Amino acid sequence: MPPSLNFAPVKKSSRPIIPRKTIYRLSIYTRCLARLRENGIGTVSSEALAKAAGVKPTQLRKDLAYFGTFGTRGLGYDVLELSQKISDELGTSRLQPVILVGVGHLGLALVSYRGFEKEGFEIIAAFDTDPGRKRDKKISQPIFGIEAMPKFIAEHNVKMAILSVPAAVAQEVANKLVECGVMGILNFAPIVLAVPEDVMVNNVNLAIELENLSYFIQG
Amino acid sequence: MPPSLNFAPVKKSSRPIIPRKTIYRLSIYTRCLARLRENGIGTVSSEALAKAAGVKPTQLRKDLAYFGTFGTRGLGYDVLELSQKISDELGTSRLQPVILVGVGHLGLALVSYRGFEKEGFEIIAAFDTDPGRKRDKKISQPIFGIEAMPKFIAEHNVKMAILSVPAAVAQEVANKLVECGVMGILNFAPIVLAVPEDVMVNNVNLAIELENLSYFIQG
DNA sequence: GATTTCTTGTGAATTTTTTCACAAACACTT
DNA sequence: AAGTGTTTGTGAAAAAATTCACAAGAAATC
Repeated sequence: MPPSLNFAPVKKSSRPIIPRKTIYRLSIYTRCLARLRENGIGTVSSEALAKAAGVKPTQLRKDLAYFGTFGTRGLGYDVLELSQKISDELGTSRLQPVILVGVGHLGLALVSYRGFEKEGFEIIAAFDTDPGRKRDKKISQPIFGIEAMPKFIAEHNVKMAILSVPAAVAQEVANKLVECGVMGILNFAPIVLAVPEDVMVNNVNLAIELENLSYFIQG
Repeated sequence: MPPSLNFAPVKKSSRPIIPRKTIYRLSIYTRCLARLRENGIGTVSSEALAKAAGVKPTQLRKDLAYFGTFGTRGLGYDVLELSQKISDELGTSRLQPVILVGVGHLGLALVSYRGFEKEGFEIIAAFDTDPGRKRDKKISQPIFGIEAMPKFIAEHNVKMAILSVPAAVAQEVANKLVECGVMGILNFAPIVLAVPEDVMVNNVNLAIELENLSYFIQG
């Protein structure tokens, strides 16, 4: 995460096991490929794509080799085809419903963040202990009370949640999410969540990111 | 880093070279230690602290060994002393001024996010191409136009910036920041920034984090 | 104060990740 | 159709990160 802050073991029942770091990079590659496509570029070499993604060409090729061989020697990769193949592998072809729990400052911004839907995710609802609280922004999604979560999750087959509640209640809410069948949590609360090992947690800790920066910029 | 999305090489002129992942974990350890302190716990074993941080005890000990030996065999670590030593190493003892560029949905939330100051960072000002635009939230920091950046950065000795502008202009703004002497950028724009190698970029890409989750939760 | 118990610190082994190096495959040119 | 130039795919090597295993050191107990 960065090599970031994620420690959960990488597991995948079917299909070959692909390292987590590779999966991260595949996501980056798709975004670079999308930009190439927008610019009307039909073919790209591993060298050019790697440069755009900020990695070495060999690494790109190794990453792709985990799940297939898509290139043409002497020519490179077909931009459209490679995009498609990576999307298939990542499973981003289908749209994933996501809920958000904790509609405070950050949660509110995330709910109204337009960067998700373009990428195949949709925050279909938000939950908060105080759903009716006055908020300084109008959002299109409904805000429900926490008690409405189990029913909603079951009915909409929600598998992923964004957790933006205060640290003090994060574990408790995470437990509830897991109970309801949520399998993936994007956690913004600055604590390490304890979850069953088949549940995946990705942590985003902004303070740690800043701290990390500050360390490396002071000689 | 999510082990996340960071590829810049780890470099540090003075002091021993400590791997980036270790630095990330040191940040986690300090947060766990802070909680222990709040609970009045004076001593902790590597086993207990590692469990709280979600890592293996040996890893914790190896991480600490990079910059010293602080424990007492048979007893463990003094919570207060270890906190102090890690803070010293990370350089979080002193407060770092940070600016934010791009006061859109996300930027606005980040500016009003109270999670930073507690951790030693303060967003002292925000910049936007349209500083006067109507925003649905009042913030305590001033918002200036981009043209005011160079002078402000120089005057306040700003070394770090949070970049939350649209992808299309992110590179351009990053160039300007680098020109002004910013050495660390926390980048929320979903593109790979090209910067001189002595400038450090940490990427936070929420869509990729979600994508990553979704991959690992589908069998 | 001797003995037992606990826990750190660390060299060595292991595992994972990245990089190298080059043969194989294809495109392009003539 | 042969020859030249690219670029992929991959086994092997190197580097990095993690885990093991255990000696050394300190506390607690008797």
